[in-house]
Amino acid sequence: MRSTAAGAAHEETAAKEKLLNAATDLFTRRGYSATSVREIVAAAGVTKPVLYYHFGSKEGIYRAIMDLTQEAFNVRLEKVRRRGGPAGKKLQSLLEEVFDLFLERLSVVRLIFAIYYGPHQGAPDFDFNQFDEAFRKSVLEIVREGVKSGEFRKGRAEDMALVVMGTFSVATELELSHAGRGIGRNGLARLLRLVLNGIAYQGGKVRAQ
Amino acid sequence: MRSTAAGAAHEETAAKEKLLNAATDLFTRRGYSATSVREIVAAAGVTKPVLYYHFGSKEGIYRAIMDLTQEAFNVRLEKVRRRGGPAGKKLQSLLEEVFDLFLERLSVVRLIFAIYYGPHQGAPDFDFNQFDEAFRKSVLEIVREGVKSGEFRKGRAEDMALVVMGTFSVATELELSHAGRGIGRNGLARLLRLVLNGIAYQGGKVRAQ
DNA sequence: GTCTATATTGAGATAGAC
DNA sequence: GTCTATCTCAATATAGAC
Repeated sequence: MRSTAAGAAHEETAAKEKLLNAATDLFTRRGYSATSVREIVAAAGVTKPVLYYHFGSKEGIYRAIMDLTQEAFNVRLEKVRRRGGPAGKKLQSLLEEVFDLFLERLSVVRLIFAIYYGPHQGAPDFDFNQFDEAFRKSVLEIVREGVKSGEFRKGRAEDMALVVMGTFSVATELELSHAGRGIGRNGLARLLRLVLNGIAYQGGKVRAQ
Repeated sequence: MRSTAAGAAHEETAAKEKLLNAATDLFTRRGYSATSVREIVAAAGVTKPVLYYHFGSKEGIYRAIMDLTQEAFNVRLEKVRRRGGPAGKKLQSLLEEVFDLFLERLSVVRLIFAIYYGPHQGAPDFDFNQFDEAFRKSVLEIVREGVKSGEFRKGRAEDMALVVMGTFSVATELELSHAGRGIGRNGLARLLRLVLNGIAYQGGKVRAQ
């Protein structure tokens, strides 16, 4: 399964992919500055010029990792935006799309976290908040639709969006730290339903959904 | 300038604290292994033997940072556990207690995240999952009380606990990345209420809380 | 040119005076 | 409790033999 962007499934792509994977892994495990171009090409099983041909520099491959991920991320968000249906379902689709991407690119996510939270290590600047902002915006948009249509309660849509994001956050965190032993797609869907319906006893019936 | 003898207890504490703060800051910004004892003592305005007197080693001061934080964390959890009242209120207290601690020790939290998500950098082993586990356990305990008493819906208490933790997570994340421009204690309380009552329109009145 | 022996440096850690 | 001065040790850098 050739998942990563770049399209064509040629040999050229194979080297590119191997380089991207090797670099992602090494940057994460040893840090950006501590990783040498030599190590990357060795791990990828290619020679230095191959890296420089495709990415121009160490910084170039780093940017490629981030740009490709961001692009894939935006594609998923856009995909859901075009979808119709009730807001609850759209939220579920959104979370699932992003969650799937998250799982597909767990190693990149680790790298992002390492750079974002870790010491700066001379890594090129990259605005990681874009991910969060784009996600937030998408969630908020759907929440607003839901409020407007009466599907959701009246209230601060911003707060609702945050709660949904928190739900996503806890599901991803479990995957990150307990590697594969998280609650998965289905667990995430369950949590979302819980958030929509509320934890507290509402006095009457428990909504089916 | 150097007041010898009559070493008042407050002087002692001052040096210790300054060392802890300096080390926390440097470990976070530059990484554990990249930070030298020299830098720490210089930043704290003391000399090397002071560090070795209080903490025994570089690893010692690192452990002290973590141990003190963990202890403070457990104290807060215990404090809430002894409290009575409805589960919803207890959850709120719990989140607020932990959130306050989080804000008080933002710099330590940054360090924990940096070590947890970043490259290992030779930092001493420390089981950061203890924080999460203890927190999870406390939340779960309260959720179970709530379900038992009929205050909360019947259902997977584990899921409910996760949703509550996600709510906490998103509030803290905002403080971490937008430094001081987060939603604060009150925002967190709002989010919790939302989670308890649900986002979706329930058919009847909106619960007052 | 390469190899081995010897500085040099900078790290964590300590001794003993005050 | 804190200081000055010093130690041990490893990684690196360099010199000079071969």
